[in-house]
Amino acid sequence: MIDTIRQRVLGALGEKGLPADGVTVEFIEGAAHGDITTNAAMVAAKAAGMPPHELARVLMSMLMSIEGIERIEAAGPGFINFTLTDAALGDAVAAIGERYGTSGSQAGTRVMIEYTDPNPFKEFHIGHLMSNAIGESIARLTEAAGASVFRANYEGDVGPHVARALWGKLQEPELAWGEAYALGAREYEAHKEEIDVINRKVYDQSDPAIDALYRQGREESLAHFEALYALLGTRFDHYFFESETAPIGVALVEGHPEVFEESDGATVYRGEQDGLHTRVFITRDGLPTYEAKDLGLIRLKADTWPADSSITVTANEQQEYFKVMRAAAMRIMPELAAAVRHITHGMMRLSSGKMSSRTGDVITGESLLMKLIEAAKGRASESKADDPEQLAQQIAVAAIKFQILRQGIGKDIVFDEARALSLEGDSGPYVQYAHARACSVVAAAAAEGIEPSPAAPASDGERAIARILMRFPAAVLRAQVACEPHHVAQYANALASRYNSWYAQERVLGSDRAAARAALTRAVARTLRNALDLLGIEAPEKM
RNA sequence: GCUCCCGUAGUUCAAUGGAUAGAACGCGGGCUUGCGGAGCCCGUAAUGUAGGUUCGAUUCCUACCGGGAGCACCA
Repeated sequence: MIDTIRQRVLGALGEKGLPADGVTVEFIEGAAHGDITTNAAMVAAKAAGMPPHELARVLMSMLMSIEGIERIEAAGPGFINFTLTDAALGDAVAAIGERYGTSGSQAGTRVMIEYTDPNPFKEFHIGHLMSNAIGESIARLTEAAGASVFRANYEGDVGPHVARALWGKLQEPELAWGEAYALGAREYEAHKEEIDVINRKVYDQSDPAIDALYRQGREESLAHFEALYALLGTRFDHYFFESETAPIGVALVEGHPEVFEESDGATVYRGEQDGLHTRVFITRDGLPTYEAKDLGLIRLKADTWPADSSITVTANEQQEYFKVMRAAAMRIMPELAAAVRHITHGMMRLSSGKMSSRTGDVITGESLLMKLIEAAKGRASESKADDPEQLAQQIAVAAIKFQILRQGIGKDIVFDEARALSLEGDSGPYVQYAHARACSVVAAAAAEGIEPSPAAPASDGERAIARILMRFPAAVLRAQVACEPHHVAQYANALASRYNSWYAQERVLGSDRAAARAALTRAVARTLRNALDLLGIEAPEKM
């Protein structure tokens, strides 16, 4: 349909000898200006030497009637608008199947996505929650485009934080590892020497007791994270550890003296040659920094699962750092480094009170999640769900993920706890509710023996639903190319809102259009479910 | 000081260079026992300042004002 229009429009321009640069043909929102619009007349007006609205009329007269188009008109500063026939709208809805929203736009490509990246022995904090929500959604969007995706998680299992956690655990064995770390971090200044001794022992493996505690802590931390991943709906294909990337990184740095240079005893990369700044890759003590380890990671990833594109999701405080690391990588392994892409997200701030790790009064990602689950239990217990406990988890995860994914990923997020808990408008639970309601209507129709049967819309309410349903693939595509899940979140919210509005306006059951409206409702349910799935959010059928 | 990101209703966010800047929360007013009221309807209110490019600027460019992040052995 839209392709036919595009061809006709470009054809008309060609006939007139006009350039087609910048011409768009696209679906538009709302019925006020039709369903599809083109800016062809405005873009080509200058070359044609006539006012845009006049050229619009000329072009319009050249377009013959098109199957499925009811009306073509020129409007505003020179848009040419096309309005679909009800039959065409009905056909579009009838074509909505279980996999609506998937495509093959990235078929055949291999994409590795690294996200979440918590450190064993430490807390799972809010930044990890953000990285996880964003990374998981990008992974799902990429899969929906037909690419094969490899989910990677990179964790710091060595370094100064380990000694702090081990020391804390030795003081108070009953503490969880994250708490033990917090204790060790707080007390570091006061017990610097003891903790540094532990650090050396971890490093040279000279103390069997410390070694055993280290292995236990690493294992328990990872198992604990695994439980959180299950709750969040994430599963990783592979875990990379700093203990593996460090030696590879050191070898890469030492193997390329032409790229790095000595400075004050450390090995650095002069980023100034790339318009950046100098960074240390190996300290004067001979230990690799994060920079060197990340070089090793690039190589290790490629050896583990060769990819066409390798994405890393982190907080944007690492943006400048990453550029320098990547610039150095470009000189060592240009083909691999060129495929590396860094996606950064903002920080989360809580509207009430600030987070301070110094005072020990930290709200971790985990505690926030647990708090939300607790809060959701009240409503869930009054719900129609078969498993209220599970529903409370689904709602809590939806609330926090939607809050993260509803806005552009680059900006800081102000997380308003009270608002997320209210579970009202413009939220994950709001969309879930609309979906559950739609499922309920379809089920009620089935119980009355009504078989959903797609048909051309016959009211403004039905047309509005059909029109917004049609826009889903475009919203998904936009999210995919920009790696911006919020386009899907915004769409899901708009669809839920439009559906709720229609629901309040027209009845499905008991109307003479029950079969058609049941089909429309089923299409809404499928689309909402698929949209939520792309966001990594569960779509319960009852709540 | 240098580099990067960001300034949109009271608040939190949208708006591939397009048409009347769109939602949510808040506030005010409504929703006849009716498929699920976590809902619906009506009202309220915004592009930091000054220039520039363009047929058209919230969007691109410049300056200023305001906020955030980063800038050598931490991750």
